Amino acid sequence: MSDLSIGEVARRTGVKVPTIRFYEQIGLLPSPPRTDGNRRRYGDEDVRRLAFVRHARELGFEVDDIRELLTLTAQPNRSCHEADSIAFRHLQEIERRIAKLDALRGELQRMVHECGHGRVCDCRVIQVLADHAHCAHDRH
Amino acid sequence: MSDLSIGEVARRTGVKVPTIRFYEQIGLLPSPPRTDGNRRRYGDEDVRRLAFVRHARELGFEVDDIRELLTLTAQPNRSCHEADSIAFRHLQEIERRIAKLDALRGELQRMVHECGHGRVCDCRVIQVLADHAHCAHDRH
DNA sequence: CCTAACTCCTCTAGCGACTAGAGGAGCAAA
DNA sequence: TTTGCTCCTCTAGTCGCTAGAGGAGTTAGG
Repeated sequence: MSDLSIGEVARRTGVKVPTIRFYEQIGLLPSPPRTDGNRRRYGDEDVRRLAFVRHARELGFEVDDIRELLTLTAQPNRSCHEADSIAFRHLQEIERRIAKLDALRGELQRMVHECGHGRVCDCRVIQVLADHAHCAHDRH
Repeated sequence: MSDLSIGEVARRTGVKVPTIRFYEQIGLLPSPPRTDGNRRRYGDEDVRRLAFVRHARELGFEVDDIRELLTLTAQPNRSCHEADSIAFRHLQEIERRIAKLDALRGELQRMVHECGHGRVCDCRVIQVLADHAHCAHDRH
């Protein structure tokens, strides 16, 4: 009920002003009431919702997931199975990304390490890029 | 010199046809000559260049980096210092991303693990998202 | 009351690296 | 000649914002 400007909400949540407007536009936040001068006025509930969104984004959830999680929080007596499975799916996705980046890191380390720092024509970095066969493993 | 269609090049390199056209548009590949019927005709050198681009993309290099690496390969007698530093910079970036994802994974694992699979109002997943204070560490 | 500085408003366009689709033309085999 | 494939160009969409134009409301000081 604290009647906050968009800038104040931004300060409290750490979400930038244009991002807040963007979230309203894509329906993550409700359109708040306006003042006579057409400025948005927010309340505490908006701040909580936005903090939820921000935190979920920080944890890497996609907007569609967040939308679903938000509708779930509005139905506190339902089973939390759906929330779990969203989070679990996301965890698996993160693990896939980590695995992929780990493989890349190995390849890059080898590349950089083996470089004799001579001329381009002898450069291991360039060689590996030019010929997939130099690669330790296939990402098919 | 083998006079290949764009589809054949796509098959040989594993890069999709629209992507090849896109790479031409952004200047990663030269505009090839055309047949009377206005179709692109590629040679072996194009295939090698495209394979280089593809491999670099697979390793996560950005297009701007690839552009630079390609100009370096055209000057084989220069020092490969620049190629090294591009690769090293990229390696560091990958390591940053891995570190961040590792932190996320920890948070998500905790979240999913601690969930009692009851009702939404008791759901650990929702609680953690709603209140940053439940989080193990701050991403400031 | 006037002005400067600040915040806010809407709207459009850009980022990166593609991908999808419309609408049409060339080409090869039956 | 018809079928079916490949190719052409062009535009717009993806995701989650971010930047900027151009204008209006608000506030503090003189």
